[in-house]
Amino acid sequence: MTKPPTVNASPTIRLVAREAGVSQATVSRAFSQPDLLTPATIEKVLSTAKRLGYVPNQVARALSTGRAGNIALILPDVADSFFSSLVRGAQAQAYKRGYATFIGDSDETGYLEDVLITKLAAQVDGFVLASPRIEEKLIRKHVGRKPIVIINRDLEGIARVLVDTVPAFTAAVNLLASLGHRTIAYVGATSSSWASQQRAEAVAVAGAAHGLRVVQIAAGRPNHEAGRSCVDALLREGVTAALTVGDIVAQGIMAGLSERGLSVPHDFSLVGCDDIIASTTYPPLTSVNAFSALAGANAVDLLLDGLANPPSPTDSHVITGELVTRSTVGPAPAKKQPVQGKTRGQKPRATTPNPSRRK
Amino acid sequence: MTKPPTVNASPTIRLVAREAGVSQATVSRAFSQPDLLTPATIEKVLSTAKRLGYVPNQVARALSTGRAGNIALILPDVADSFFSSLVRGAQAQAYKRGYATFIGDSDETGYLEDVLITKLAAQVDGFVLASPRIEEKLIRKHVGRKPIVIINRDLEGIARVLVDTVPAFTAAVNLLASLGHRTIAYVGATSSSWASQQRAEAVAVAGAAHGLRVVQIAAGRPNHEAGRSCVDALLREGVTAALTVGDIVAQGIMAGLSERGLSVPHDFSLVGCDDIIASTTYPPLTSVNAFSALAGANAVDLLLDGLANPPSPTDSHVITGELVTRSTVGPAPAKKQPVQGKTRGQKPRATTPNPSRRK
DNA sequence: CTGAAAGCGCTTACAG
DNA sequence: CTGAAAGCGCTTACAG
Repeated sequence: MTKPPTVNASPTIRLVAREAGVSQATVSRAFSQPDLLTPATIEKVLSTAKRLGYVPNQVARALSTGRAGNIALILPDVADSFFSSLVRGAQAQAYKRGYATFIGDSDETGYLEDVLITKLAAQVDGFVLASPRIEEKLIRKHVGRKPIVIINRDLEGIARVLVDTVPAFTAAVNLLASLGHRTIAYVGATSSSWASQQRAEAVAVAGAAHGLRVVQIAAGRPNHEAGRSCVDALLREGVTAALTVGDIVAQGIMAGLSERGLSVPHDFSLVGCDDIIASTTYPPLTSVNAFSALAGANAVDLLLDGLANPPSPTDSHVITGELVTRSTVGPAPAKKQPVQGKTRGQKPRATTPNPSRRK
Repeated sequence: MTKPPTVNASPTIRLVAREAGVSQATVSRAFSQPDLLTPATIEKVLSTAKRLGYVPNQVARALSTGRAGNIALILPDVADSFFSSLVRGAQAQAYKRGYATFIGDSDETGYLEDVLITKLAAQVDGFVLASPRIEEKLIRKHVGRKPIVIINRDLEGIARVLVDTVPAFTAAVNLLASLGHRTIAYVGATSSSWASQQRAEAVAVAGAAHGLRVVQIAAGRPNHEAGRSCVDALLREGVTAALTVGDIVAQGIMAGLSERGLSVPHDFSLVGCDDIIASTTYPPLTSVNAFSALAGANAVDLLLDGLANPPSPTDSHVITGELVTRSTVGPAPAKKQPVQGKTRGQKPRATTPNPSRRK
């Protein structure tokens, strides 16, 4: 009821109607359903609207139609390049299709995801949830209220885009085996990450097929420090090649290796994933391209297509990751690293479970 | 008038009122001005609201109060780590203060900034514009309509947070001079970047004070490839140390140097800026911390403080960047690089003006 | 402390 | 093709 605190109140539909000598309905139609109007009328309305600087109030429109014209994108960490690239792809696509995008960074916590979804629900027509950590039950509750497309989590009956990195990780393991590596590791993130689990599994299966020993390491929040601090464990286990959940972890491992006077790929081979920073590391990292920007754009398309033609889809859209060869994979080193006879699959204690990255 | 396309319509205030046996006004007050109500009434309303899963409809609230409860953050490129980190800081702070955040990636174009601002205006209480490229006149037009805080652009009379990197760049040049470097370069971005211009100026002034020759290179969009492709120009000019607008450019220079068999800091010294990826490069990059997350959070605070206590501020809030020493600065190389006698300040033609980074 | 009612700026069946 | 009017779900002066 009070005037909005806007410095300069925007003109409303009423003013335009009065100035143009038509009804509010006509002004409204000139913007939303011009085909119902005479060209002359449209012209008259639009020109006076332009003169007055009138722009339809999206909030009023949303309340009236139940269509917000907005979507929200919830993700674990915008500062992670996989997600920032995904944001870019998603936001650009949403913009192209006339939608504005809310962003919610959950700081890797399922709880915040739930809160953000709840708070934004009334303002959006749907959600894209990238790598959601939230429990399945809660996701399904929200799916019952608003259209949702998830990325990189495989929940039956919910629309999702999945980046399938299994073939590429399998190819990477095959390559490593052919180069003589006998003990390899997968350095993953928290178990709540579907993508990380999928990759862990791919490495385990492909490794077994070649009779390799596969060490699984959980690095927690996937960042540089996590990679760096698992190097001791890797060496202790006699690992000569590692595949990681993301490039930044691989880069951290390179740093740790270098600190110990070991070089890549001479002493150790490395395969990352995401392929965003991979071409910028030194040496350039062999990595699995996970097409994050495309995944973001596809998720938005799926969501908006479902909005336009209900019912919303409930199937999965798969993008296949691709192994990109650069300079961090080489033959197994000739002289063996000291192996200390640990059994496979043990979680070495040198692992940093959840190193903080924030200032 | 038609039912919203929501799968499961949310309960409204009316239903809660009926169930709780109170008026709509009372339900409304229980959420927005509980101090006007009896504890017993509040309790009664809130419990039945909770039971029904009622959440106040932010859109209706916005239309009624003129307060959206949203802000928008417009920036040139979310995939640039400086900005993704800034987004993180800004979004977290907005969330803490009860605001939701729209994100708009302008793809480095002033035109899109203008479009995004115009479209979002009715849905937000204010804007944070990070490193806006849009022309000053247009910014001022928008400032007349909505509260705006800008980051890293110095426009008199508009609230802004400025990361002052002059002292740190000056310190870096002093350091380089003391280590015997005689020809240094500043590798910057487009001239529409205030931050880049500020740094260019700082290097020019500090360099002159030491009698150094300073080569200015415009690398266009600041990415890895931009850095890599200016290495020839750098070497041709006899440069032995470069300071860059951002870490990623410095990292690109390292890559280009390495391809030519040159090593950092032995053959060439490098100072980056932003300090986000700096600690992860190889070797770790000496860089100027630009406190991007803090800048984002401060801008949000300035904006929301101004909303709470008008009039909005019109002054500047300065954050001082800090030089962080790592491993990419060393003494000038003993044997000189071949210098080809170009005069200072020329823009070498090997520079890539605007290399594309997108797929 | 609580309620009835007007109004925020649109959209859209319903008439004409 | 165009208009009058109800309604979207809230908030908030105004009464009591």
